[in-house]
Amino acid sequence: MKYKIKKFFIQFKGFSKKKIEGIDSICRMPYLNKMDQFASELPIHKYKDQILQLICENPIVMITGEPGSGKTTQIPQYLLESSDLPRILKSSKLKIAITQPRRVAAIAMARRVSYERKCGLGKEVGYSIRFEDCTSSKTQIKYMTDGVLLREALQDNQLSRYSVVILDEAHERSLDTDILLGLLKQVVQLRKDFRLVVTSATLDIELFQNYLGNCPLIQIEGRQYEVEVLHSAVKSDLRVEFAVNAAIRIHLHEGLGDVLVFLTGSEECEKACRVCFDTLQKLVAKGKPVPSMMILPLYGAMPSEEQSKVFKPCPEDTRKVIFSTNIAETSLTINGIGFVIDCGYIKQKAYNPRTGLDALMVTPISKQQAKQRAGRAGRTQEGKCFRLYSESFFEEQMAESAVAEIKRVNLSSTILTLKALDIRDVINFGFIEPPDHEALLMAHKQLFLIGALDEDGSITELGRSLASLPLEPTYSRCLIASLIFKSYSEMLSLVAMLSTENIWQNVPKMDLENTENAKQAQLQFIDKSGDHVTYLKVFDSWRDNEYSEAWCYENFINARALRQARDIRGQLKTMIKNFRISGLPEEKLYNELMEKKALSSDSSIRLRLALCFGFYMNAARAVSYGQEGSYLSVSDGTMLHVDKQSSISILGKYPPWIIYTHLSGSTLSHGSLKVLSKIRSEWIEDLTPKLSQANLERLVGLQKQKRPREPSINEEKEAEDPAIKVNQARERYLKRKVKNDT
DNA sequence: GAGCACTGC
Repeated sequence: MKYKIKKFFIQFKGFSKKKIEGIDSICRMPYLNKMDQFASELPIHKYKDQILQLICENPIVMITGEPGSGKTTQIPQYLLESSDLPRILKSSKLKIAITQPRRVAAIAMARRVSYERKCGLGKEVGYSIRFEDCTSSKTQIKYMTDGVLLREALQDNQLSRYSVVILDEAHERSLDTDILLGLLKQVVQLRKDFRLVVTSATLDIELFQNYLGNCPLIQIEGRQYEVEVLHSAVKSDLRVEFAVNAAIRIHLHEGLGDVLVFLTGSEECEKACRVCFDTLQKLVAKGKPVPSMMILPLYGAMPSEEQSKVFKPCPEDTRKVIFSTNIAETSLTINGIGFVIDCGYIKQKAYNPRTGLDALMVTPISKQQAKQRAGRAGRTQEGKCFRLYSESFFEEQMAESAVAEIKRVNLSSTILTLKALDIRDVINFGFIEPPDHEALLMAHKQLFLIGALDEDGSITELGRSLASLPLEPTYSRCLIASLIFKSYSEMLSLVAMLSTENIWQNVPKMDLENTENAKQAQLQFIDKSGDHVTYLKVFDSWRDNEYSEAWCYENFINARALRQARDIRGQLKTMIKNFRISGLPEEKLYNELMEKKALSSDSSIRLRLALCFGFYMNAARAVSYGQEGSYLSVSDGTMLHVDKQSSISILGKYPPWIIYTHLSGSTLSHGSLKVLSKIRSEWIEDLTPKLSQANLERLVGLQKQKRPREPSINEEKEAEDPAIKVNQARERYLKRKVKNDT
């Protein structure tokens, strides 16, 4: 089988510079190499003594600085060079951790600093990210993702191996940074030999400073060039067309610099590329002199090799125009951008705790994001930003900053982590911004249902095992059940596949030929029991084809997702070996089935049996009337529909009982089942009674408990800073509210 | 007839 590989960029061949008279609009801009800047020229340099003095004298220090200030690379080095700090922290050899929200940043920063200090990477300076630990016993400056530090805290909740932790990019408010903030604030109270440094962009200074007990603050100016911002309101449903027109206007009438256009999704980016090319061709047909243009889309679901094309230089008389999603907002930095076009919208996942449904919605960006996008034009020289919305839209419709992740996601995993850190009373954990109460309740309930928490909300032995695995707790639960049903090798592959991005290669819907080809390719793997065994077949086929990249292309499989699944599987495999938990409910079912000789050697059945122990709350029964593909949820009786892309839909045979691991939809009536499999009702009948047993108030500790409470490390005698007082007042109010509601 | 932003362990 051979399929056409899709083309990701369009080269528009126009007139060369010499032939166009009167147009001064070309194109490439030379850019400075920041690697060549001397450390002493960085804006942060003149603050060195002040920073060191404040860190010596204060347990918590906050430092703000715009990009280019040098805070991420220089502060750890200053600390290492200090003669006073080791004495104050009673450590002859300081160990410093610097957290980053992203893996690439952790690696890049470690590289840079090891280069500056002329030591090999992994020696004095190293990094640690998932699947890759580049440190040694000599390492004193360790760059790491915040998730890795949180995992380390599970082993040692006072992080006693570090003298200083620097939480970098705290303004991004990633879920893990938020949790670490709360945890490290407690560590500061317990360890006199510890220092916390929090760095952030200039926004939200007040929020952080209040939260951190009005700690001292140093503000460092950045190295950003001026960006002129222009507003022009357009209809938001025509943003692609207007964005393309703006890009072409820039191309014809503005000076040096590439163009970066922010749109909301991959479809929009692909469409914009085509419309842009067509429009340029029409201009040429009318006899207009149009210079050459390199047109590129950029979004996360693209193969990485294609993504990297945006960094490659193009010919001197050609202008690069990149149509991108918000991946270029923070994750990828492209040099040489002189112009930004910002549509003002973003696609965001919204989680509804009441329905448990996730949906992607196009919403206006925040003011902070709008500034971030504009700033992308001023990294190497002065730039311009064209906003496709009015100034009043910016002022009136846009929130100051984006809704923090902790307010948007399913919190099961977070709550389990906190419980495993021996924080009993998670409702009163000092969050910088508390999550919604309902989301907290639902997370507790889910953890109770899978046996991670007992009815009083205390973590169980099983819960500690689940927390130790780097997976969603429900997936961890399936993995443990698979040990009993003797299908753990298959389950390792399955949970790894379920933990990655979409395994099917994304094909733009206008590409009809390849859409059909992709469908045919998917058919080879489909299993009649549903999507889970189908996923397993994909993984096994890939393994049988020696993990070949070409095989992925030929079969329209997302190679990056499978590579990641293989890495995750490898990591889990080494962790699961020592798991021995007794007294689990699946033992009873296993023995019953064995007695009745009802458990075949068929791994498909053993796999789906184990799946039930993590997801029985997601079982659903076919409605006996009405259309095919409609199911009633066993937990709350909502109506759900099987998605057209799922294996069961493609085969067209709808079993009486199913279980799903992924559901989406914007409204309750549109709950759409994406990944589901056939089960038998006998498999879950002993489990479902638990659905009605959860007493939410007791679970979250709002009801008087029978046994005395163990003291937790986050209990403070008397709150001193206003942020905690406000939080405590809010929690007292919520407690009263819940009591009154019932 | 609607839908496939972005991270991370």
